[in-house]
Amino acid sequence: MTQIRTRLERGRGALGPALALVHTGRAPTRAVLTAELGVTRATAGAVAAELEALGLIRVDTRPTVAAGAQGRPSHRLEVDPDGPVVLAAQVHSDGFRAALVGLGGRIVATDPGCVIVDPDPAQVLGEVVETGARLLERTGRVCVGAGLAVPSAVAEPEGVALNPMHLAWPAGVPVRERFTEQVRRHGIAGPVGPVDCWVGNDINLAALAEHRHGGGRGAAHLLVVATGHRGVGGALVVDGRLHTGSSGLALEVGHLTVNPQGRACHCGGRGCLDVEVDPLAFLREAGREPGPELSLPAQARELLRRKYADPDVRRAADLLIDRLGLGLAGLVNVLNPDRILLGGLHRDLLEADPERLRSVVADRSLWGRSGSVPVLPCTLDFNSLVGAAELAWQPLLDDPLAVLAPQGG
Amino acid sequence: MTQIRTRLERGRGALGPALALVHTGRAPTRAVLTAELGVTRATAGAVAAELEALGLIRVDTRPTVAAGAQGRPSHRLEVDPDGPVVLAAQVHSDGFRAALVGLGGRIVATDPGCVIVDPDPAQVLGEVVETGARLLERTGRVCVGAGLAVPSAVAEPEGVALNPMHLAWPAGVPVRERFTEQVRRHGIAGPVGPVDCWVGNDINLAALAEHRHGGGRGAAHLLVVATGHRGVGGALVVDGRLHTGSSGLALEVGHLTVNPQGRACHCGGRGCLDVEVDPLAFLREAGREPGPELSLPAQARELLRRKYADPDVRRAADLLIDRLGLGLAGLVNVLNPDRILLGGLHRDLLEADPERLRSVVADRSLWGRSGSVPVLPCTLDFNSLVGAAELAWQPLLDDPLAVLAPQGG
DNA sequence: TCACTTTGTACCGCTGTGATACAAAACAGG
DNA sequence: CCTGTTTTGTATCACAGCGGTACAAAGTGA
Repeated sequence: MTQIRTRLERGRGALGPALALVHTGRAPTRAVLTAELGVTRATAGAVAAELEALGLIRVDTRPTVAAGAQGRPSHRLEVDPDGPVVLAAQVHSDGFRAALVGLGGRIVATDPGCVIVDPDPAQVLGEVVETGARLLERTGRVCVGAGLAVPSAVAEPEGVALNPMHLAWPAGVPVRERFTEQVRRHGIAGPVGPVDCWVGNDINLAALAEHRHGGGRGAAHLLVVATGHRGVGGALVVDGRLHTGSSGLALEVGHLTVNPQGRACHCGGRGCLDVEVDPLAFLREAGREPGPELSLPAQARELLRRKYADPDVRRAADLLIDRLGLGLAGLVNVLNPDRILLGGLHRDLLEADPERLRSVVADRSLWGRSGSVPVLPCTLDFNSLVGAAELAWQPLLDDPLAVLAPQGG
Repeated sequence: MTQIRTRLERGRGALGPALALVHTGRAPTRAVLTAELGVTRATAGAVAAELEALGLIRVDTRPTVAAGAQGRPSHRLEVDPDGPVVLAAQVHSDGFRAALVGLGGRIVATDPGCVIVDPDPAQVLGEVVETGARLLERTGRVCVGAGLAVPSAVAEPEGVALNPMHLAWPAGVPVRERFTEQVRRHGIAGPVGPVDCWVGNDINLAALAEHRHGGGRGAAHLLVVATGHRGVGGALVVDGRLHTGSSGLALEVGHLTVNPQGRACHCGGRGCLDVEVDPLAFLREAGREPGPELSLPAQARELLRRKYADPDVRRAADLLIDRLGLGLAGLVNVLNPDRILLGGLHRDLLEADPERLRSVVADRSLWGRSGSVPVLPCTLDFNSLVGAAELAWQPLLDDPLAVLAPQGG
């Protein structure tokens, strides 16, 4: 029963954390990896060798170009560009986008899909997965997971979409189940069998992506607030993990009161963030009629960027900034994040007048003076897509061997 | 260099988790411990033996009184009643209470202190710690830590009280530092030197205590909301850990808007939870003048319990319940807890009309229909005190050997 | 060229845990 | 009362993973 040992005998337990560090760019060298893992150089070296043997990372042994530091130069650790990928996709009211995403959040191949409004999720997801399958075929890459971002609250752990109204889907659709069916049907499989399929809310996933690869890097408590096409969503990443609440429904921030004299909201309240700080509200406050030529977010962005000198537009922007600031301050008091990222129209509002928004947040949050929270724009393109990929990567980041070689040899 | 091994050679890594399970009553027997830890019986047995050798738990080998189950009966695991204690204390505007608390959250000895209003924290904490020192002397117990609950937001990790106005302390007092000074001065030390001292917000600590030993047991996302003497506080326990935000300032829930036409609040808003659902607001709405004979919370409780038949009192209670429900619903939408516990006046309001409060929360939270959140009263006496003890226990629960025998032999 | 600094690797040994086999303590049924 | 069954507790072995140490490698600076 003596077992031939082809792998290194060391550094298996730290494999996942090490891969996560390289994946998020926090371990550029083995020396840094050693420090971050809190292990000895011997262990870190073995871990890196094992990850290289698994085809996940590369060790670039060429001397670095004179870093100026003393001592023996480190070899560079980097994600293997020819390593495995995951299938990631995002669906929204204007269509979908499918992509293959590599470690490090790099989009390897992508294809947008056309507008689809079909109340049958299986139909829509069939097209999405077919597009992904074509990308896999074209590139010949190994796929180890699949992730999907949807514009709806998603109940955990079943993966049920609770309010996918922007997709014209019925409430309560078991999206994860449907997605898995389509992935199976198209024969997408990994090195050791069928791949796991995951579904998440698009803003949650955008937050996850920003935390790992974008403007949220290093934040211990990252709050992300963004508008989609209609309404407002939020997400919180705590210590690197999405805070989705006990059943995936946390951070439904759209019904914070930000304007007591405001419009009635379908939730039964009045002046909710959802109806007071979204693209439609902006157009309305600026005295513009929404036109049919562009999507609402695009119209709002155009107006904000090109007509900011117009007093009506400026006044509407100020109004929305004040309301947004009030909502953010309420969230700061409850969640105490150390960074806030804004997306969609909220990002545009921030960039229109950063100081106004920051001062409102500081004034209305209780501890504004004792170290105000940085409010910054999102930085990643397709962050929901990259976040969907992160969901799919998670099993690999938790235990690479379980995904790539479950039998242990 | 062969080392004489006095301790068992197995089960040291799982020592902390095992102790935490016995401490919180989740491991009544070794068989359950085995399952909870996810280890083999051999390991669990070794861990239990080691904890017994350390004087932390006891294994009661007497046969249990016919549990009715098949198979060999389990030995009972229980906290050692003669084990170490921690010094726990709570200060509030009417005085303080010091106690020795054993594992399992059992109060071994306690002494209330008289009313103190002194703007010098060192003076107050001196009395508190002196009371604790007397308890230690009287009982002769071994002390392994000290914890303090204060009615103020506490900035982490420094342990600075940001708004201890109910104690008439200046904002920004380094309470943890002062507390540590007094503990050192009174010569309180553990088996391996000076003990660590910890400070936390009283409602946060109440939540921690309820989660481990009270009505919050088993909740994955526990939200606690309570009134103290004035104002409203909240706390969240996620996966057994306090969610204090990035700097200890999370869950400042007192400034959620619950009554747009309400009173102005010092925060700049209007109709905040803080001024709309506290004891003073209740007396006011019921048309009563606060008297000097009792504390405000006591007056409110008396009124609610004895005069609930009075239409004015009933109307005031309904009004406050509706406002509280609105605030809770907002928190449910942001945090998605799986249980809510109420303390202080909020608990009394809940008990006055549970159905009214629960239906308001369900109606105004977005996912009320898809499984409404249970809203329950706090169950522990002195829960802030027990929570302060939990702070002090934490190092032991994380790594018993580091606290009791740091040199390893 | 010779220190000096930092990084990478080979080797030894130990710790904590799983696996396994067996003993112990109850019940069920004859 | 004896025997088989079920569950719990214990002894023993083997080994994976990691720390510690020593040493080699690759640069900088005088």
